[in-house]
Amino acid sequence: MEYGTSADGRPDLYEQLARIGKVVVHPKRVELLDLLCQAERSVEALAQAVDLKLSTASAHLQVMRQARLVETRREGNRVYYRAAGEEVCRFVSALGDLGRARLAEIDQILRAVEARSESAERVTRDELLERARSGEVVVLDVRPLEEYTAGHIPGAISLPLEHLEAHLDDLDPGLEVVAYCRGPLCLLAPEAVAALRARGLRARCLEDGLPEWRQAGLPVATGIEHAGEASADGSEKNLGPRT
Amino acid sequence: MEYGTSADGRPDLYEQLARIGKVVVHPKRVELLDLLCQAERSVEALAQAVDLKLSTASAHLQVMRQARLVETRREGNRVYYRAAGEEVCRFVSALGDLGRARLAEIDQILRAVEARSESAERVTRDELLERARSGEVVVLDVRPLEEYTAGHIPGAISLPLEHLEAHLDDLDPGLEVVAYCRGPLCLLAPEAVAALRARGLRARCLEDGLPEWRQAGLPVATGIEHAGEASADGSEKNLGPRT
DNA sequence: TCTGTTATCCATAGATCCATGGAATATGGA
DNA sequence: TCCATATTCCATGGATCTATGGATAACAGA
Repeated sequence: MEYGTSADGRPDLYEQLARIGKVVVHPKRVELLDLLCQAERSVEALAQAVDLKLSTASAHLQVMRQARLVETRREGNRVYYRAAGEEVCRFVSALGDLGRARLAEIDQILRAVEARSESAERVTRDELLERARSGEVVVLDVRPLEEYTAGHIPGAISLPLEHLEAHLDDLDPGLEVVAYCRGPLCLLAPEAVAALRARGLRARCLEDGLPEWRQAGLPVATGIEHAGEASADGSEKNLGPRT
Repeated sequence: MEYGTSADGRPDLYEQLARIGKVVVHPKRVELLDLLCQAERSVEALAQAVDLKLSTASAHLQVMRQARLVETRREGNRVYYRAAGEEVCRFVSALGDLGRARLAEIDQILRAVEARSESAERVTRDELLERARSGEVVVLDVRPLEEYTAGHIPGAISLPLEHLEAHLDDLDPGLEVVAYCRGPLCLLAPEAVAALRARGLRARCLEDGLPEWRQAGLPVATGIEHAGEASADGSEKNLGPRT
């Protein structure tokens, strides 16, 4: 059946909204959109990140582009995709909120990881701003470096979860760690906190991720500021708060 | 291909979110969800409202139920569906916002109707509260009566768009009319304002609809308070502000 | 218990979606 | 110009979705 246009040939409102729905009906497309709300990426990087064949990922991206939820930028012979505006990120957040509120399955997944961090209270944004100012805490961005580069909490240190183990000794045991990631549905920060606490460090998660921080109108820094990863050559060991 | 579970048999987060996406991939389901954010309805009423065969509508409602976005209540031998909580309405709002922001086609549709009301500025919620208090305006709920009954702005008069023509003379020409409907994507209030202005009355739309009013935490009245429709027997002609 | 009403379930045929490999296109560098 | 890289386009087979009419189930009232 064809719903594209109403009797008078005018496109139907709900038909248009369903174009957006089409994007989020496929789990891989939801995952791609979530990634793109963090940082722009090339097609190849995206395909690898969500474990899809290149041509398949490209096809999904075309669907997203037709719904105008993503835009592209060409650099040399590669194409970078990005979320088409802040509204897209807000929509993804709303989808996540709805999922958490209504789908017990999602709550289960989150609870399982949360349990390993010994159900530590999360840190609110206000509390973080307060305590970071007075230098009591280290703020850790545990997302992949490219997402940190695209935007992070000012003063935060990049230490992707996959490199956390290797840099445990660089952290000052005297300071509490506050880790954050992509948002309420992202498992990176809870995993990091669980690992840190297992080593006896004081660590907690931020209440949610960078998108919410940005949406709250708080300042966001770009580029590389403090990369824990970079200390591989021993040149940067000071993972304390910025001075 | 099967994405339902990850390697360890755990259900995947994005697979779960896609269950919600599945609801809004079909235009009729979006329309049904939008209706259910206004008021609960029986299956038959829903099928009629969105112009679907009963069995088809029922099938769509099952999909929505499986995603747990709607809940049911049985009364006699009919089943009433309703949106499963405020989060659902917020999600529908977010979908609409995204559509308006990104899809030019939607903007076109809205602009076409808006143009007929001579692009009158919309009334903000704050302004309405201010002016309704001092009795300067009549607030008109132009949605179907059942939606008014399920929840409306306190003091508003129910005058469904389809009955507007028949009750034009009941309106006090000395007062400005503020009409509202389901929200930014609903055409009822703009249509009503266009009709009123064509008769020389002063009329404007509220900036958005009842769901946003409710989400803003403002008071909502239920039941029948002032029904313009009821004046068919001439018993209620006073469509002025409540005393 | 019987009947009429309302809603769900079911089988089916037609449409649409998806993953995939390989061809076609665009760009940069030799 | 020729080649290598990154991406898009395309044809295809298999899976999933949709609308529909009729059967079944739940319920109210006589």
